[in-house]
Amino acid sequence: MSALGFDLLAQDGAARRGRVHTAHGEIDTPAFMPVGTAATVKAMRPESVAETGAQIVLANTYHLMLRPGAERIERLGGLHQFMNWPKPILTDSGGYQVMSLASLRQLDEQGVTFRSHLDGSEHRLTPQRSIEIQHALDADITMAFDECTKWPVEQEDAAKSMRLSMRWARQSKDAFKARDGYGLFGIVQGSVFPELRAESVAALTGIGFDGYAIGGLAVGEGQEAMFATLDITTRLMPADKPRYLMGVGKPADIVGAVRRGIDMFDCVLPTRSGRTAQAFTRRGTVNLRNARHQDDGRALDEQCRCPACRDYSRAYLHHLIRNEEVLGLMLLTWHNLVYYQELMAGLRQAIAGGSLDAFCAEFETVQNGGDIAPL
RNA sequence: GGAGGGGUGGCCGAGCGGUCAAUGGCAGCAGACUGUAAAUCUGCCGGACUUAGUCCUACGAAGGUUCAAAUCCUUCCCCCUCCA
Repeated sequence: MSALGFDLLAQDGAARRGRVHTAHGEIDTPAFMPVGTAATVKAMRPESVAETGAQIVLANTYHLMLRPGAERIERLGGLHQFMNWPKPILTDSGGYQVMSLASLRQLDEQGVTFRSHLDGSEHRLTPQRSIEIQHALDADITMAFDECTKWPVEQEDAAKSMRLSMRWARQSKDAFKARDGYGLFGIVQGSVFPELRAESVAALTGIGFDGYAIGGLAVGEGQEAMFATLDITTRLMPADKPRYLMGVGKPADIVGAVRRGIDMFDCVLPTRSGRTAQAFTRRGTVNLRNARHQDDGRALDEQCRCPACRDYSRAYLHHLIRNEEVLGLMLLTWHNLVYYQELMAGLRQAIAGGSLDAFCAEFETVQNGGDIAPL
């Protein structure tokens, strides 16, 4: 058996309907992976996360190595047992924190020295250590250690950053221990520069990975530039391996990326926005903090099957948010995750049925207010 | 009755001659959030005119001093503390 299985079940244009097989279960693609950085999808019990339809969650090397420590999690039976999530887990390598915590780290050829955002203590992350940690966590999908290139960036700097990530990708591969049902993904960098993306894809496929991620997008370049980059990048990527667009995105970003051949996504938006009063709905985003909801006895979305929509009114959700009640965070997070999972299910069905264009047309019409009564 | 302290924008609370339409915080009204340093952050928040800005009304009330007062003086009203 190969490290990580991937079946391509159907295609519609460039879009793909597939299935990833891991040691802890299957993932139907296109898939959205809720983000559980610190071994928890914030404000959600893992059982509830599974109920939303999620088949895999993401966790983070950097955060977990600081607290509680990767080896502690390993002693406690691994991340699946630790967080009570028996399904697949993908761990990010810490590469995003190389960018997001730029003020707290120093980068060199061998790796990155971080000052902990928790207590200021010094920590070292190298490709070897990142992979070692992800092994300890028992991640089904391990991500190569990279640098998420910042935006904006000059082409010369993007090239240097990408090539460093490619050298780290080689080292990540060397450090990775192949096991049945476990895989290692390489991460394409190169910002918005086509020749750099092409060079990066070539470098990674030369090394050989179980899947290929696209990193360094949705960092400020705008949707148009992101889509343009996807257009030229996905075309170069192996068809027989899953493709993962890291950190994306808004619903419209995901729909556009699926059309361009992306299979996997993760993003903090549904969970974070759930904690900052923003709900994603079929008709666009709704800010439940706004005063206009205070007398609204209707469901957030009458067609949604989530508890927030099924059992409560917009007025009540608004009240919870206004009062900073924990239940408000929980319900909106739950709703947003269900929305994202329903969106992915719709995309999978449309691709399988060859009706993706119609699905997307409908999506755009309704998202923009279209012909449906406004909220 | 005596002594002292205080009354500031929806609330709390700084300011104690000009740089004050008045620091902060809260509440309120919006916005942002994309491999989570995030239950976070940003903007607005006396009124009018479209913003910069200009004008008007404002720091218990009424007078006064001053080129200039939320800030100083006088009287009055109200609140609090202590002593009788």
